[in-house]
Amino acid sequence: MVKDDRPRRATSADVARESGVSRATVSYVLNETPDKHISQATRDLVLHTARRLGHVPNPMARALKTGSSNIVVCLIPALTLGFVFDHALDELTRALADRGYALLINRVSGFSRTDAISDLWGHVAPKLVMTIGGTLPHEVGALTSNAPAPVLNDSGIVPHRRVGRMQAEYLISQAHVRIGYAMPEDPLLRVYAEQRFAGVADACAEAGLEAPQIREVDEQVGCHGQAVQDWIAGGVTGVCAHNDDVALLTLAAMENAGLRAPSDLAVIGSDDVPLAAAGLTTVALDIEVCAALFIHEVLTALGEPAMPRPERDILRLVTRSSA
Amino acid sequence: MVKDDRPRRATSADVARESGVSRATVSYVLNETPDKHISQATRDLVLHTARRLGHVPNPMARALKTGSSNIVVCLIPALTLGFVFDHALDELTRALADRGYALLINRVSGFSRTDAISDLWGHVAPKLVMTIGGTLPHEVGALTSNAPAPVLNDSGIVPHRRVGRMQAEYLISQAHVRIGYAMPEDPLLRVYAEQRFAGVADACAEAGLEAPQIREVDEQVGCHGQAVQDWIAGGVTGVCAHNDDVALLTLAAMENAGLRAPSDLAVIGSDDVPLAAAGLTTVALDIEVCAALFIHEVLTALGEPAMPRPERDILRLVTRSSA
DNA sequence: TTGTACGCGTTATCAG
DNA sequence: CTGATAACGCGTACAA
Repeated sequence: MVKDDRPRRATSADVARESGVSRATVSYVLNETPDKHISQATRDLVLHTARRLGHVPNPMARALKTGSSNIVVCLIPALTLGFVFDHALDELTRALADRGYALLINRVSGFSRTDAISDLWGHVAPKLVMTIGGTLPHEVGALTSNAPAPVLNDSGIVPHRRVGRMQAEYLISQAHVRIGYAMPEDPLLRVYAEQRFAGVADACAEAGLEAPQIREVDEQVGCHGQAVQDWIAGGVTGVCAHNDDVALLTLAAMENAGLRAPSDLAVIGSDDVPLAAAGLTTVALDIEVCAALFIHEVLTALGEPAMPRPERDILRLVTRSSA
Repeated sequence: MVKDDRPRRATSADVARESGVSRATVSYVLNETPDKHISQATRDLVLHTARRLGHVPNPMARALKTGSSNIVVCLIPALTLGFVFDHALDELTRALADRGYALLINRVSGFSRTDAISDLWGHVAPKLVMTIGGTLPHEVGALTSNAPAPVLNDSGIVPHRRVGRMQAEYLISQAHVRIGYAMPEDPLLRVYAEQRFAGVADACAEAGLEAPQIREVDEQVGCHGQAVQDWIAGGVTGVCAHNDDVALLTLAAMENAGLRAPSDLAVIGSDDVPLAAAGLTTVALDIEVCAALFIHEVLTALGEPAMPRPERDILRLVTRSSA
């Protein structure tokens, strides 16, 4: 059990009493309220006692009065996002903290009690709700539909369709004419995956090629081995993988089967995760640009001044040995 | 700017007025307060109006009165934790949600304004603070030292020292007598890495072998290539990698150099990430057990009844082709 | 600068 | 047994 022996937090009333001023004065000093002229003497006094008492304004009281907290809640799907989004979240955390906000992340997984789904808003009243990860399981839908704050979606930050297009266009430029697509079976990945696949299909269609051959894969090497067999049997010579993780598993399966990339089968991934440096051709996602775009979106939604959107392209083709 | 057009949330006073009862009655009904006997008729009436109005009790008002919210804040370091912890966080989120709590995650990264470090407690007043990831950057220290709630550390959940021991013991059982250690240079990984290394050193010492040869590695294949050269030059035949990601990079570097595992150099990782299935011998971390342990710790700290700790060992050796 | 009402749910005290 | 009244928690902001 939580035995909370910690001393009661000092309230603004404590600071007021110790300073011999009114609570209002304390509030004005601590908030640097404009149009309220407090003498430098009392200001210093209040500041000093506040620090001495370790006063931290009670967030609930403040939020209760204000109507909403300075909290931004980010809803993310229950999967490993990978380092691109992780980095973006880190940068966003910092950017928000510097402006007096706090970023709190909630991994929305399936709940046992269905009525617990939207209980989150019974615990926290954020100023802004954002979603990341592109997935919309029904829980996220339930959560956003009755959120006590505006909701910001991450759609549009990463141009998934263009990712797929770039993958396919590169393979096509390398004279591949039958393209395969490694589609993750995880439903949480589907929103992104289908956009990326659409881009691949676009490029194939424009080049006059037949539609890409989709194979669903999980996280087992065996499954990828089967997919590889299917592709080769189908005359496929180049495969676009939904992301680098998938691509690396495909390459591993090929290695197990004694096949070599790109001669037996070319593989191109997406994201440029660290392990991709081992030789995976991929469409790199610029983590700095990605983070900057997120920050721009969120700050704008909050009405905070934001840096202009970065001009550098978020996508970049990185050719290595696998394709 | 956030233009918040959404209608004001219905308050308990609204429900009371619409139902023709007092606010107290509404509170009693909604909270099923013991020792308060409300007639079934008014109970139904209140419940119905509350649902009709979509009333969700204001979390701040409740928390203000109660003294603390039903929020658990988890502090994690600003790095990609990987799927083991991600899974644990997902299970924990669900377990807490089922019991009326909310798990909110804060990625504590470096802040520009140093005084923003502990501002988190100016935004949210959790009932419990927990840390995951084993890292103690100074920000986490600052955050936990003045947290407005008890702090629970994850130390002890994963027996890192035993991880290292198991790695080394396996290599030793395979007749390796000179052991190398691939240590990540990322300072955020250090807390874990040094415990794991200590386990490796333990095993070497007990077997009468010389101390393991440490090489620091980053996320570049080139760096790993250099480390591999060093190890081989130093007579090392088996390497313990801090985790699977490091191990896979080492293997990739070996492949680039035309070396083969385990004949030229045996490599053993830890965690058993999905990609490890491609052929990496590793000390698998049981994600179910890991999650269960976390849940047990947190629920116990909250004074909630918890399932007994799982008996299955959290670690398991998985031998594949790399060692 | 100060007094004080307010935001909203909780709970001790009281009345029917 | 049912339900109402009112004070409380704590910071904010308007009137004085």
